[in-house]
Amino acid sequence: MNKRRDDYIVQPVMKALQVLEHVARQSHEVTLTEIVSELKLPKTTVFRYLQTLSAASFIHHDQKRDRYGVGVGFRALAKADRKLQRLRNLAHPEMVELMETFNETVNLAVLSDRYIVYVDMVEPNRAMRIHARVGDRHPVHSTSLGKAIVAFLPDSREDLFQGDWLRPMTIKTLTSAKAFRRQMDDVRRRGYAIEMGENEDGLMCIGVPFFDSAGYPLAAMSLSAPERRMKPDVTVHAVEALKNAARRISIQLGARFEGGAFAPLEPAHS
Amino acid sequence: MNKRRDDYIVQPVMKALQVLEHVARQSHEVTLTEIVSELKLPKTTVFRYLQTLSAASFIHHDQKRDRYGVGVGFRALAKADRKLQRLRNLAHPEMVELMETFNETVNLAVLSDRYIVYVDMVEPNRAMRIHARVGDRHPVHSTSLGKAIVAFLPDSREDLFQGDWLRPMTIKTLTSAKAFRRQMDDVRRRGYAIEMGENEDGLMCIGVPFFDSAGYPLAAMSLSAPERRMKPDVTVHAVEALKNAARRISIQLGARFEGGAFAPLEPAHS
DNA sequence: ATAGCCAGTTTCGCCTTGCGGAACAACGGG
DNA sequence: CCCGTTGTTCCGCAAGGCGAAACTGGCTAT
Repeated sequence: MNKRRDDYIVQPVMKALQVLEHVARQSHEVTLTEIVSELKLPKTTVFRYLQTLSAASFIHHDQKRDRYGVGVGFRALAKADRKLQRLRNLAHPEMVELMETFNETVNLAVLSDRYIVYVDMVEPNRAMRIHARVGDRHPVHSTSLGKAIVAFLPDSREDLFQGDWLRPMTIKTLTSAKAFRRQMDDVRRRGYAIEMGENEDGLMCIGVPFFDSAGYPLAAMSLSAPERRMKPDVTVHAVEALKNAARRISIQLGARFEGGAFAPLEPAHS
Repeated sequence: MNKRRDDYIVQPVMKALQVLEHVARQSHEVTLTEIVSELKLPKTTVFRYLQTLSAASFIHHDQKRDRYGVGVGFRALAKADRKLQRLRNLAHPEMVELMETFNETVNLAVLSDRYIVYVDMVEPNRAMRIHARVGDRHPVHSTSLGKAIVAFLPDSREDLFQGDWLRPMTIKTLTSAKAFRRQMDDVRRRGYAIEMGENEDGLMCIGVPFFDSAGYPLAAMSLSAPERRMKPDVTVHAVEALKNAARRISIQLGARFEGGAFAPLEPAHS
């Protein structure tokens, strides 16, 4: 089927990965010579790879005992990946159910560097064109997803909506820091965010955040639909359904809710 | 302190690790050009690294959408590492306590390729010399650690003690498959393994296994001491203490015990 | 339809730089 | 104290990694 895709394989990388794999597969920390005799690679070569892998902290070099084991860098990566995978796996079934209930698109997004980025998306079988793809970025201030997350961020992240970042996307986009801050208060009070044609004309979204065990808003989920389809009664239903789903997911992520609060811990604001 | 240790850094490896890290750090699958514009590396180069990382299945290449994400190989490694780390972390405090109670060496070992390998070790402040180090391998049939694990392995692993592997280590080492099998029955019945001078003259060990949630004997822990120090009453105490500690650890590893059984699930033997 | 654009793939020749044998140093055990 | 073993450094060769640029194929906009 494919030609020879190993034309593009870079040997040093491939061999270094073998070394990494071997080290991580052992149940104990290993010595240089152990690796060499196992992988049948020249000693000098393995030595260099180990130095490189150590420098990248994928591998830990125990100087005293001259043994190599899994490094903190590798573990950090693995942990970050696990966290996201878990989030996606927990959220997806709820997203499918919401999509089926309302027959509208449901999005999952996280905050990344002043933007929200779409991480998952479930779409109904309608002709209406999709407006975003997994991996796309949108501004924080013009999306319900962004608002839902930012509202529950600690105060230290206020930099996210300083004046010059409030770029107008449509005629309705909020561009004043004051108005935005007021909306944030609403979001915190009600537990969900609304956006109406502020990001794309004629499109409205309802967004709700998920919290981890530290009360941090890891991600948000939104239902987005053409404004004219979202009659007031549907909107009310959708808000409830989204909030309930988000609460279930948050609880599975380890968040604890006290009483009827929307956020598990008191968010760090006035 | 160190001279210039970056003399031995292999650029392709280092840069490929950057690519891997970047891909894994993103909350979504990324495209080639995204990586390129982020890492400021030539497109061709990144392309080659991605091919290589994919070939090693550290990265997954979604052919349809031309996007790259974390691969199954990486996740498998991470998982294996987590499992071991967890084992060590759970066992260590119990090992320290056992060591303090009996003032003897406590070992932790796993099965690896027909040998048991020491994964952790806690030693008392005595003059008596240590007889093993973390990373050392010993035969399965001459150690209490090996016996404790093998006894609870499914029948399919009987190959581990075929005749020619029963090498004598001391005059007391069991060398007949028949005698060994009988001991395995005893171990299963009593829930612990004993070894008296079969691996090293004058040294005795008591070994107990840990089980994971699937009822598989992940590892074993042993108390080892000079034979003459281990009077019968001390031995009885030690056996109880070891079995209790092992049960606590197994439960934390997800194993479920029914009634007073030594193994969480009925091991696959007659 | 068709042209233009953009992302991914392939080619190709230069010359960097990775390679590995071998010599060296540093332990550690007998 | 000496030998064997393991980790580190050196060095010259050429393998093969590199990246500019050309190419392809799919998508959009007109």
